[in-house]
Amino acid sequence: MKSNLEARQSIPRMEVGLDSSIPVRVRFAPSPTGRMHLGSARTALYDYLLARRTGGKFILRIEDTDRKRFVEGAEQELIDGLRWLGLEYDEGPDIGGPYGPYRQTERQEIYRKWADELIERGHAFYCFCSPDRLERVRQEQLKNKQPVRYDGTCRALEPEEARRRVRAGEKHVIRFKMPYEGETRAYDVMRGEIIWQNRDLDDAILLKSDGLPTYHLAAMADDYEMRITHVIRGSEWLSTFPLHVNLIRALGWPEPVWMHLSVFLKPSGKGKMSKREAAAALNDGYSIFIKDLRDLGYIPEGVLNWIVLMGWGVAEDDVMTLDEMIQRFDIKNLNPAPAAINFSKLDHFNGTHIRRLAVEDLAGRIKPYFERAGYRVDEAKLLRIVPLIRERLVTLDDCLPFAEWFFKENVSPAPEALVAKGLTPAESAAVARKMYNILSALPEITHAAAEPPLRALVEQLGLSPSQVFGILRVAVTGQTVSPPLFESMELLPRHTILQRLQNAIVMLEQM
RNA sequence: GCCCCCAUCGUCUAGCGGUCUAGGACGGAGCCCUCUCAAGGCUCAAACAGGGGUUCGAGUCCCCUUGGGGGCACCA
Repeated sequence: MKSNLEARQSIPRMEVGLDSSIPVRVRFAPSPTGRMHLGSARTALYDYLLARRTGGKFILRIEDTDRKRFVEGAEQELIDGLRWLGLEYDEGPDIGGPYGPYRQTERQEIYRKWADELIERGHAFYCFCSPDRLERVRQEQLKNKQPVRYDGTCRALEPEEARRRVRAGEKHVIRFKMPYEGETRAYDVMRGEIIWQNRDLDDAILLKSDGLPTYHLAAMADDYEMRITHVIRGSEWLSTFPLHVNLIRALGWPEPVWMHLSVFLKPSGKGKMSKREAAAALNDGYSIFIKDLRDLGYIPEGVLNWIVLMGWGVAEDDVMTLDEMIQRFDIKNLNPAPAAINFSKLDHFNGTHIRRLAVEDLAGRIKPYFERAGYRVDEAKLLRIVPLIRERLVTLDDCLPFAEWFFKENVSPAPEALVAKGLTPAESAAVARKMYNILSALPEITHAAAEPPLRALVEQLGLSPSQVFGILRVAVTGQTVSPPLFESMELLPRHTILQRLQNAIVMLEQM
């Protein structure tokens, strides 16, 4: 038996057609059984990048052959997620294309045809074993510490007899006839050649008793029919990889270029992402689901930059737009090792991309937050607020705590917050009164007009700027944390500022 | 249990036999700036899992061990 080493050396590194002058056809093929999460988004992103980089086509195909696990609305969430991320596909169930339909349940004749073809060629067989019997065999094998595999009962049937039973209406499935001897070699661009001993492989079911295909048949047949050139999928498919290449070779189809992406691990790096872990993330204000991320105030630019780097390394300059990713993407740089999810890095990229947004753009994105909070938003004012809060936002919904007070009729500061550090309430009130006198003497409270005299006051009182301005900040904004004070006050009517300061003085005097 | 994949700072990674006293980013620590919070600038701590080979030379190639992950469905 040959070792992996010899085998690897005996096969030259395959030419995989990654030259950007060769347009690829890639597909993102999710099943509508759950929510769109980080893993699926990254796969779709890499598909998209490869397609755009090579001038090829990015296709969305819905793998809905599992009727039992079908989830209503899942397909829409998938589509919404792709659109939100900006991963526009060229062919898909809702937009059509030359190789449609793009939903597997609408392509059943195709699978039936190929399953028959496989039987015809002797690469598949009818199987009449009941789930019950299969389960008993499984238990027996487990008990005897034997590999768990189909025991070949129906594979031994005479083809004529099997055909007769099928015609008689007996319930059956179609299984792939995996070679008993020899080995199967397949090539993954990221991982190199992988070798399996055929005796370790199973006779997988290709067509279920309900007449629908399993993934193995459906995906391979569709990839062939849709002229897919590169298959990017999760590493959970590595174990059925030999089945897939054997199936393709049995039918004489051209083999696509394969790459199996690693899975995401939970933030600690210890163990895979689980339901429990997903719930924990949500508890911390994060999520592994694309739609949640959107609802949480993350922007596509940030999310994309974050996930593109989980499994793809760049030496420097890791802040990128989608277009820049297309320019720089190269599957040669993909990393096969599992990656731990790091949410603080998501925050970083999100904040960074928010800061890079043009004022009008950011204004348009945060406007709905104020409207949903019940405020009437003046466009011109919002445009002036944005530069003040832009570098403070990690997520879009941070705009509320920073700028909500701009839209409020009145603010209601906590009395204790009005008291400057190191001063008594009475002393603070006195300082506030002095500020009132200065500001009320100004015809207009602008940054330029207000700051010099107030600084002079700070100087004259022998206090620190933060003590004095702190009182003013809380009085005017109602909060201890706010955008820059003087710039902010410019956006408020003079009488509003004076009124709020007056209210603060009263509150301080009553303490 | 069986098959397969993976392995550089806490995390994401650069590295494709000598240029590595191992580079970047997030996070952390400190300093600067400063009206709060941020942003920004500077500095610091932090890694080649272990053991064998191959080679003049190994983070880089091979093997083993260990550790992590995936799969073993009429699910995808």
